[in-house]
Amino acid sequence: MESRCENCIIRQFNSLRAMSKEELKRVSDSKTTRVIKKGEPIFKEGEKLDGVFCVREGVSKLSKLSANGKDQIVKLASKGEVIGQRSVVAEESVNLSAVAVSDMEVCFIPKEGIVSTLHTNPNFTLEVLRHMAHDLKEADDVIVNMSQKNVKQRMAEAFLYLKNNFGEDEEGFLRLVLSREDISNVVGTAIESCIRIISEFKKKGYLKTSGKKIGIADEKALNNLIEGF
Amino acid sequence: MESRCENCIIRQFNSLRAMSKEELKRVSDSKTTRVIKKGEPIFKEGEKLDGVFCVREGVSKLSKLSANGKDQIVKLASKGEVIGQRSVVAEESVNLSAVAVSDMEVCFIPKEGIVSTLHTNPNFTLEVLRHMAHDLKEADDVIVNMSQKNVKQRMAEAFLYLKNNFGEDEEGFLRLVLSREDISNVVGTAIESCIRIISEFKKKGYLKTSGKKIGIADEKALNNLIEGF
DNA sequence: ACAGGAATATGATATTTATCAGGTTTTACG
DNA sequence: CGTAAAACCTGATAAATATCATATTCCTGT
Repeated sequence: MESRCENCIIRQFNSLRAMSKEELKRVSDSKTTRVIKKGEPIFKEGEKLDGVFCVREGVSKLSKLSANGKDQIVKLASKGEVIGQRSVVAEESVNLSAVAVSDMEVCFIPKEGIVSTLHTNPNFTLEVLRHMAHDLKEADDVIVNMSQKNVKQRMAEAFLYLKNNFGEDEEGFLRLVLSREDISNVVGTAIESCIRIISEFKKKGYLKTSGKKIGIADEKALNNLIEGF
Repeated sequence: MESRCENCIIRQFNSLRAMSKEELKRVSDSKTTRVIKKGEPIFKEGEKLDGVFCVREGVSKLSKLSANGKDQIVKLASKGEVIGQRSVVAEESVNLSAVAVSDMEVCFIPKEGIVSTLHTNPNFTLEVLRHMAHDLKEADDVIVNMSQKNVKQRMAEAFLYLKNNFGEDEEGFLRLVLSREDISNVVGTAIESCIRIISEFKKKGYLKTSGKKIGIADEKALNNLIEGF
């Protein structure tokens, strides 16, 4: 592994930036880099993790399987995010599965370096805490959306979320391409309903599509829909 | 305020137990105790908090108002829990409103004592972090339940949750008495649907009622329902 | 290039859930 | 104690959503 954490820009986006030089060196010496192909799992619900994964490239879905066989996507993690943190911090098995939704490159950081720094460097611990506080707020928002918005509104939100977090290509299509099934698992609805609503939005001129690619054609209309107009 | 944090048993249940004697003394000197009557607010969504609230007695609902005027209850906090922590840690305004659902006694702890300890005592910070990690896991579970279980299943879960977290009285009724409206706001459904399902569960012998009080009569049946049988 | 499978799409229908409209019971309080 | 308001309940209906069935299109591996 030639690349060192000390030189990794990704680090600026996550809690690792609060580590001291020495701590970072230790982490860098122990880390390993892995390439994960689209569709491959990083870890599965219920496993014990020996460390965390820092996303260098690509996007992972974090989801939870339910009794009826569907899985709900709780979060999409991309460049700069650290996944598996909650599990390592709480010393519990992971509550979510992580699967790559695009080709990925991640660094695996064994938990020892993380845990010892948590015990000794309050700046680092506080930084991790702040990130978790942010995640918790987002989770609260998702709960409220799930229970108070209808499927169309949640679909509209999902597309705006994808635009704001993963961007668009030159032609105005969402950069992150998800299958209809993944979209329905984000929104929490049946695949057929998801597809139907995409068709409807297309007819109304809110969206455009090209194969699997989806683009936002009328952001204002989507926003109005979310607000209930 | 005669009572001191150092002697408060409540402390054992939350992150304050990781504070040193001196830190705890500072907190105790700056804290104030407040009595909050059922129905009264502790804080409202969007406010800036100058500290956290440690629950000594009673239960508070943490909820978020949505565009359509309903509010979704995200969490019920009781004895020993610290509320407002997320906001203080992230240095953001609170994302939830807190209202007492029973008469309460809470200690208000100004944030200065908390924040300075967060910066200097990694054990305390880690303890807070662990609590937040736990809350985040619970929030993830709620998201999955919301999106994958139907209203009846969520109702059944809510009653079991109330039993497990707040207990039953001598006659087997749930100790925490919530209005039908509060129950519907926990479950994320219309009041009428909530009431209808309570009636149905009563007819089927899953629940018993006495005025506003609700008791679980057939826990196994409720569990089966949740599992989808 | 093409066969086969997966993903996408759409219609018909069933089920779930919300909404509206009216009741009854309980509670708060002058 | 009595009255008004709030909370609770029930029925009828409408709306939202899931499910089932069946095309169609797209992609993958040989």
